[in-house]
Amino acid sequence: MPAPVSFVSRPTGVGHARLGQLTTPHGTIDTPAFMPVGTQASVKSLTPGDLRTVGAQVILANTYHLSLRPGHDRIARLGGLHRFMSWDGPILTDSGGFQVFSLAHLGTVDEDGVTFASHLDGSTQRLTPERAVAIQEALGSDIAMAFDQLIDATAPRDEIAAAMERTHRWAARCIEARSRESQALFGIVQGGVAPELRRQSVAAITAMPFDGIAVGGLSVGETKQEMRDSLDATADALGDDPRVRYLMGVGAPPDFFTAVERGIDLFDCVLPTRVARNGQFWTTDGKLNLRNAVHLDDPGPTDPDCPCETCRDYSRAYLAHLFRARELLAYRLASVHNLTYTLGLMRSIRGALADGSFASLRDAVAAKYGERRGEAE
RNA sequence: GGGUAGGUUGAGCAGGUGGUGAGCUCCGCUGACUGUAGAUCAGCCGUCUUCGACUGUGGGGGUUCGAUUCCCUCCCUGCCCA
Repeated sequence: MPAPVSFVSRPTGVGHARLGQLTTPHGTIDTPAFMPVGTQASVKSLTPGDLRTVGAQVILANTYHLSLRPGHDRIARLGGLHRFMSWDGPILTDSGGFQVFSLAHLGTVDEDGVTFASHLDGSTQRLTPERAVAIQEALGSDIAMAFDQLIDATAPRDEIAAAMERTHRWAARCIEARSRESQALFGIVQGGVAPELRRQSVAAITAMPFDGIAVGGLSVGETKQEMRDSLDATADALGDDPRVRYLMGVGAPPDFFTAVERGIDLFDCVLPTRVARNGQFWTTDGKLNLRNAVHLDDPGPTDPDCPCETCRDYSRAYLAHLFRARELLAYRLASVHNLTYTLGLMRSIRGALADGSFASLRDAVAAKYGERRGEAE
């Protein structure tokens, strides 16, 4: 039986950064890569054709949301998630672990799993490692994620350690529960922002036969320095582990560089699409909010250097109008642009790793997307 | 011309029948957003020296210690009649 995914990579001489290719049953992904988030089997406002056009090679969908609506069994009956949403590229499904965190006030965690009230209708729902794996197998994603427990990084250390250890036990149960050889399963490292906990977690997760290693529990309110320290500890602990490395929930443009030079190969984040719907455009010159009055009479493109449909065909004035009028086209054009930018940035990062210009690209992006006061190095 | 109902901060309103009208919703301005309960949320939105102060209820006048309120007059708007 062939492995569900294969990952080949080579070092670049830039810190722990690697260049690689992740091959899945639905296609190959050049890494470092960014995965647009399509929680409910839709990257909001975009068609699969749009996703191809903006350069997406893989997308993310969500176990929790799709199990509640329309139901994973229904999706399975309809031929699986790829056919259901008409995306024939690779799909990674998140396990629902993040919802245990973001919807924590709706539920309670015990050793076996999580019980919570559906955010849709209040009905009681139960998620366990076994059920998270079963749902993801029904969805038929290329890559499934282990069911983990995130926790607030500011929580007491013993609580963070307890959540981490539970995550390890749940990881082992996910391995046991898997029944489909054609679907990859990634384990998730936790441990808050304590480097020694991160090292423990890496040791525990890498000891299991996962197809990839994810780093979870970051970009949830910790400082940039804490994220860097956590990633340093993670990279040290991972050593020469050959598996693909996925930093969950990141990021903003400067974050990609921080993580890539610490060995990360995969990213996902709602940020480019969410901020797009709120009027924020990412450009080679930094952030731009097209709701701002200053753009109302500007006939120029959002980013003259951007090849996307939005920048090619529509002015800042028009986009500013669309946002004020709350026209649906605003959300699509903004999402097309921000994903074009983000995926283009990943392509530039790969190019820079290949030709030795990574540091200058990193510094150029950092200069345009300055980190917040108090979080700079 | 007569009658009638009104005139409150950009718009639409609430309130107020002698003692504190800056309250709401839009619109507008700005910010936030990191494994999506998010086409969302937050702050501001009369002026100023902004933990407060001042001004403000169509204009003018009167009564009163005090008027958005009572009286007179004028202007404007809707409706009805002529």
